[in-house]
Amino acid sequence: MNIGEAARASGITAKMIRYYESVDLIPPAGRTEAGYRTYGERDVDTLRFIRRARDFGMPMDRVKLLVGLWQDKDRPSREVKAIALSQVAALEAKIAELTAMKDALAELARACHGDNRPDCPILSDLAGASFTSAHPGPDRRSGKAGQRFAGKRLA
Amino acid sequence: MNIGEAARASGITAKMIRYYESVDLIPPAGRTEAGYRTYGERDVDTLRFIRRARDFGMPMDRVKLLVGLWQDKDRPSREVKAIALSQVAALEAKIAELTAMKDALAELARACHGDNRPDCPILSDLAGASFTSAHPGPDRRSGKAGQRFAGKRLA
DNA sequence: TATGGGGCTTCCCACTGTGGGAAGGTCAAC
DNA sequence: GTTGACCTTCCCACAGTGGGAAGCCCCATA
Repeated sequence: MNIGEAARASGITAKMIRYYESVDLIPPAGRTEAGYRTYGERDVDTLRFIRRARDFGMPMDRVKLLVGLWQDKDRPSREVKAIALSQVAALEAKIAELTAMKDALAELARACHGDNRPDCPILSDLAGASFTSAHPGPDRRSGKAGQRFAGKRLA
Repeated sequence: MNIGEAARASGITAKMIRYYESVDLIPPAGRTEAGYRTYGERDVDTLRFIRRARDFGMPMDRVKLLVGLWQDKDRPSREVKAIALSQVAALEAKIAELTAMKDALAELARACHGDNRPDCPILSDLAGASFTSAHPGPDRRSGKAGQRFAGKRLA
């Protein structure tokens, strides 16, 4: 299988497969005489595994860990579960953060009559003029703490 | 006020203030003879406004819109509310996506006994061997649809 | 056998925001 | 006049992903 077929079979673009190789998430693929990368069923399985893990919002380093455990037939399920649970915790933290934002903003929007008049509590709040609703925000003062998470834009 | 004072007063780093200026989110600051940027109260207000808007997870382009409306004394509150509501929708979409991930992963973790034995449904599921739980994932096939959102990593 | 089209290779650039740092100018206090 | 804190610009990095160019390769068809 060349990279295009592996891409179609795994659901990961060829571009990304090369990238994953470059960051050592997957081992270097075999090459034909002409330098084309070659893949087997096992490689495609690994790629699919990676795609699923990424679908759970896992960042690369967590995925890497998990791939390692997956390939180790003797790993204790304890370790796998720990990774999964820390990802669940990261997701919960992110959800809580977004929910706080959403609630605060929805409340402001609710208070805005939304007609042709110019006055609007949304702008007043953002300007800090009347700091009513206590929206905390993502606390940009706190340092490197917290769980990793591969946040995807809603582009 | 020079940029350092403005940074402390607004809660935005000097680095970011320069960046905001470079991407035309804020107009070029005045300069002293020596080339130092100078800021007044109004500028700091604008920076604070931007910080709050970013705290609501708004991407730069949405913030830019909002800053424009904020500075226009005659804007209809309808427009402001529309922006706020579309941000609420973006947040809700993101929350729904993360919640689906979290639930699916939590369910897998629940099913994993998490001891010293190697077998683990989390890995089986990720490998696609037994595709039981219908976790959809962020649907990477769908194109450019959806709302923008300034997703922040949990780094 | 020649030619064309599609696939492969590597390499660079873009994006979002943010931070780090180097090299050099400035300002104020001592 | 020196020191240290501040400012300036410029480049680099990060995570992932996409876009694209330049050049080689493989296969089918004329």
